[in-house]
Amino acid sequence: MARTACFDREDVLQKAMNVFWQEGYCKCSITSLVEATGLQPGSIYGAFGSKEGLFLATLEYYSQQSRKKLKKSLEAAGSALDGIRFFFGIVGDVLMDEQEQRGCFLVNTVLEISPDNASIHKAVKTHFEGMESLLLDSLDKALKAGELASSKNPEILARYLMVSLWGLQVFAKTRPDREVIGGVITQILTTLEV
Amino acid sequence: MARTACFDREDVLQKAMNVFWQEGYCKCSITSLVEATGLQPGSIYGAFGSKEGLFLATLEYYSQQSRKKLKKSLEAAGSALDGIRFFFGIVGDVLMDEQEQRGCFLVNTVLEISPDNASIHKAVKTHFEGMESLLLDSLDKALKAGELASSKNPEILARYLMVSLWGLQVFAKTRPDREVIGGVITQILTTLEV
DNA sequence: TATTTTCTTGAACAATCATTCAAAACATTA
DNA sequence: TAATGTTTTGAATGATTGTTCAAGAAAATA
Repeated sequence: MARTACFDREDVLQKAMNVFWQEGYCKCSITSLVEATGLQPGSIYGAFGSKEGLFLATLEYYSQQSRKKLKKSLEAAGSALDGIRFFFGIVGDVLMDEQEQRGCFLVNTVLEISPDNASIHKAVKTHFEGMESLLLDSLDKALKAGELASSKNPEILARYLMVSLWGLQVFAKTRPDREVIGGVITQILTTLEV
Repeated sequence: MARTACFDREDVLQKAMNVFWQEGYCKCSITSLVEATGLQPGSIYGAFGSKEGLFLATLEYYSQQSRKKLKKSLEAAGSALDGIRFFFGIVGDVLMDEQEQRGCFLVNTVLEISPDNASIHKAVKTHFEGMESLLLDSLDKALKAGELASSKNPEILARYLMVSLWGLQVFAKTRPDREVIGGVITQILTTLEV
């Protein structure tokens, strides 16, 4: 019937995401996206509608990957609380090992883009809520298992962990030091203990 | 001898800062800076050299104001620890009351601008270190006064508070809820208690 | 008041921006 | 193979970008 698209959508999203992540949304030009993805402007606009459309698609792509990793970490350990500890350990490793300090794509985005941009703002908000929800599940389990003191409030702790997570992303931007970051993470996690 | 400049530097910095803060560095055009400050392009370039030069000047201006506020808060209360509690209370109020969720100008900046931009990155780093240093002073005092348990490590706690502070800025962007933010702050501050 | 020197003005600059579109290419169906 | 209809191409678009600069305005000195 007709010609079919000849690019791999996931591959394009991955490459576009890297450029957006590295340069930020505003500074990232269509030209650099053309170079990175190998697609011509027309193809990009045909497939994603606009620069913002492509950006939203990469946000969604990142969000899914990111949530999958969190879920995997939380389930990897022997207990619910150990899952959270394991996840923060990985976050610390990423923050320190990464060559370029790019931080979290969605955190970068929410601070760059004005809340007036409803679609982008909502995409980030939804992602944050999803992550918080996963952490809350683990904390609820820990509470029921007696791993977490019954005096603790899982909802507040989940938000607290989110705040700590985002704070680490910012902090590491100017202080990517293994010992420093490790010490802070340990301090954060003591809040979970009785 | 010659004509003197006829604008108030501090007034211009304040107005320019508001635009940069609101829109972000990249999205903020010279045109909008001209509108906001009342200065013509030539005057801006004569006084600040470039868009980046003006931006750096506003960062410095914000940094000084911000540090002054922190210092004042820390000294306002009866004890060192109460000073820290008082400061976080104010931060919470600002995060929740502010009409537009603009967060912290320097946090926004460090996440928008690539670390490759040495002068901007350094300006932010220096500011962060200055704030951490003020918090450390208070924690040291609290330790000596017996207000803080002798088992606590002031340096780690200072970094922990910084992480919490930046994390709150990010968190509030998608969750500017009084009760939620208040609960998290209370949770953060319990770490200071014995 | 005349001179000097700097500041202000605002139009003009080349560069770059996101986006469009008509023509060419091509995979699919008939 | 021929017809169909979508994708790809890449030059062109008009708008906007940061920056410059020559001319006019004005403050300070002599």
